[in-house]
Amino acid sequence: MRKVRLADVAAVAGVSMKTVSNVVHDYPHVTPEMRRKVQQAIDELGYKPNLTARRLATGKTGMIALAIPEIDHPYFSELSRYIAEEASARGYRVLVEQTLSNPAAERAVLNDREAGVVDGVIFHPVSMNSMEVARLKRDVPVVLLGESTMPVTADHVMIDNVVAAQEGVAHLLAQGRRRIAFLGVVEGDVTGSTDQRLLGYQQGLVDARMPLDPRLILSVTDFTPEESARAVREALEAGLGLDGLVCRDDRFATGALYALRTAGVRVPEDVAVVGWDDTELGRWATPTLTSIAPDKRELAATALQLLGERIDGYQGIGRHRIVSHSLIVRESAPVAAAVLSS
Amino acid sequence: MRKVRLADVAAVAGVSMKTVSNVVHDYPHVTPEMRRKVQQAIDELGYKPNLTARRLATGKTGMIALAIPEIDHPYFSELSRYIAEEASARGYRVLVEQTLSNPAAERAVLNDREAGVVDGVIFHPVSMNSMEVARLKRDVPVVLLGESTMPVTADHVMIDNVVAAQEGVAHLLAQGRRRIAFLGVVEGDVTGSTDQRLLGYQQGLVDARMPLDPRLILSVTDFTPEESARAVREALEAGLGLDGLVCRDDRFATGALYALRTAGVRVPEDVAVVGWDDTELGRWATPTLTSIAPDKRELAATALQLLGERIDGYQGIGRHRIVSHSLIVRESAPVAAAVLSS
DNA sequence: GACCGAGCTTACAGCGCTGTAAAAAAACTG
DNA sequence: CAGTTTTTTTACAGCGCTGTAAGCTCGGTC
Repeated sequence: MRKVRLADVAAVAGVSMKTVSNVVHDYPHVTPEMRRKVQQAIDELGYKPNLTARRLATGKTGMIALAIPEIDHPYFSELSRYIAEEASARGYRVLVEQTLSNPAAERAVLNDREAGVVDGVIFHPVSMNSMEVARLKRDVPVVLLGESTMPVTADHVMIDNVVAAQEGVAHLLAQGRRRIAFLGVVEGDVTGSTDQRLLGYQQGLVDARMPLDPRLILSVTDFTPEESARAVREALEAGLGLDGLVCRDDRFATGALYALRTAGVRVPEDVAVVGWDDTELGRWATPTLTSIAPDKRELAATALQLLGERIDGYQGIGRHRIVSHSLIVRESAPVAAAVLSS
Repeated sequence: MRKVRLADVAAVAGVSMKTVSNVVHDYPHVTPEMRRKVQQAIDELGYKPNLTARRLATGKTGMIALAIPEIDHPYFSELSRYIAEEASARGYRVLVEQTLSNPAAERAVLNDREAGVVDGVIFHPVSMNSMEVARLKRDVPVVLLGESTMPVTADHVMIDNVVAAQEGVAHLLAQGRRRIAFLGVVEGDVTGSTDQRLLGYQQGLVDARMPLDPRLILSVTDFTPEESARAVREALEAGLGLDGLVCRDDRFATGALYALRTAGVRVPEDVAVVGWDDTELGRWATPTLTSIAPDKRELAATALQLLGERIDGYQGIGRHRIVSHSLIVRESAPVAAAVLSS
């Protein structure tokens, strides 16, 4: 069966190509009879519009790229889901670009060697700060996710990390925790994301007039649970007397829970743990994980809204949107009453 | 800055469009001097080839679709990662199509209303059996994943579910488990995937001359951990005396671990649990989850290999590839020695 | 009955690139 | 050096669709 073209349908229906096109697009000013005739020809020939040709003619691709470090990181996979749903609702398809935190791959996202692939990009950079983004960004509309500081040429969506971290600390303090650690500062993380969370952690302690002990800031070399488990194990061995832990993300929290369990430390009795991102990993951890939950759906919707406006021609300065977050309280750091009753 | 076209570069370099195209594509028969001149014009103008136009001219899109039920299901997100990496290595980009197990969405994957979007599709159907796939499949090359029975018009990649389930059962039997349950049969699951695993479970018991107790086959109404937790809770209340559990996937196993823990049942001492898919969820569960692990990387590579051949014109009958799997032993169902020593 | 305007339909020139076939240039040959 | 072969470059017709502007119909007006 050879490819059926618009022209073929037009020939069979005995009308012009444009009329067929009008029927395909449900253009209002077409007489019912025409529409019927054309529709019949379409069905008969099994005509399917060629999207590539349409794109070339219109200049719109109907696709957006989602560039994230890892598809299978729980936070990103959950976020991807909402982005995909939101995009689909707005008539866009999603091209997933996995950067693996590789600077070259991230640069390629912005500095694309080719045009006409996508109408816009939603990008969560890791190895690139906002200056670099601004420098490299070319013609494609871009919305940034994550905690980089605000660039001028692109829009940006994030949660208020400082406040969120403060709330996490306050939650632990309210349970009477006094030796609260932060896990973890990641070597080579230049996005400022961890910085803001760390800042919020410190601010939370300062707000409560608690001392800051630099030994309670745990460092890790990468983003894996294995590495976070190592860091926690070492902290326990160092005898820091920690009784609370705020984690940079749920993966770290997961590794921490593992390290605590294998060391015979009870959670939450001995150490209460707060994660970040509210992923499935934490929802089913043992104990279930209290976690700072960005509103992922709102995040996705906002990102698509801003990107849509850019695609539709908005040219203004980079906008900055804060979406809401909440603290989901579960077993690993319950409210005070629950701890007392345990 | 207006769009720079091939013709613009040609004009500046003082050569034909085709020569510029040849330079862009590193076509060998171009004199160094020409190449230099053209390259300079390209750099000067900041020319970027328009992919859409190229696609229209060549008929190839360089994109494949990956149609899966849920992006954020751990198994699918991990699989997506490997597919994305493998695709990228072969010069393809991946368009993710989330069907949400919706029959209409799944049908749309095959029965695409539009042509020229992707060169091929990797599709993991859930609500559709192979007959329907065969009936709906049109022009696009398709490789199926998952456990549906073999269709004739599309290729198919899976693991040997029956054998894998038998191995899971054998592993539990080797530890002296005698009341082994299967979790769970999903209502409305028509893919045969669960059927094969259930069959393997039964075969494993029969092989060991163990009785089959239908009450040990636990049913669930959907694919969530919540639902599996409910099923396990009811099974415990029914006093079936179960001491082993083979789960249809890690998510079910996760829900099961939760239900067992909250019921005060020890894992693995009282009940040993085997999951399926070897996802991150299980790697960090408490206790860590023994799981049947499909070789996801091999799965991805095989699927892309077959799809690539189809795209390159292979027209033969549907091929059927079995990729390897293994049993990853962790705490939830350790080897016998480990149980004895506990 | 000539004229008008609203509503429909059509012709056709692109969109930016590549494949083909043919021309031009270069490299050999005897 | 004319004749031949090989290499390099060119012109141009598509790929299949849409936007534009122009053309056609037809009921309504005066």
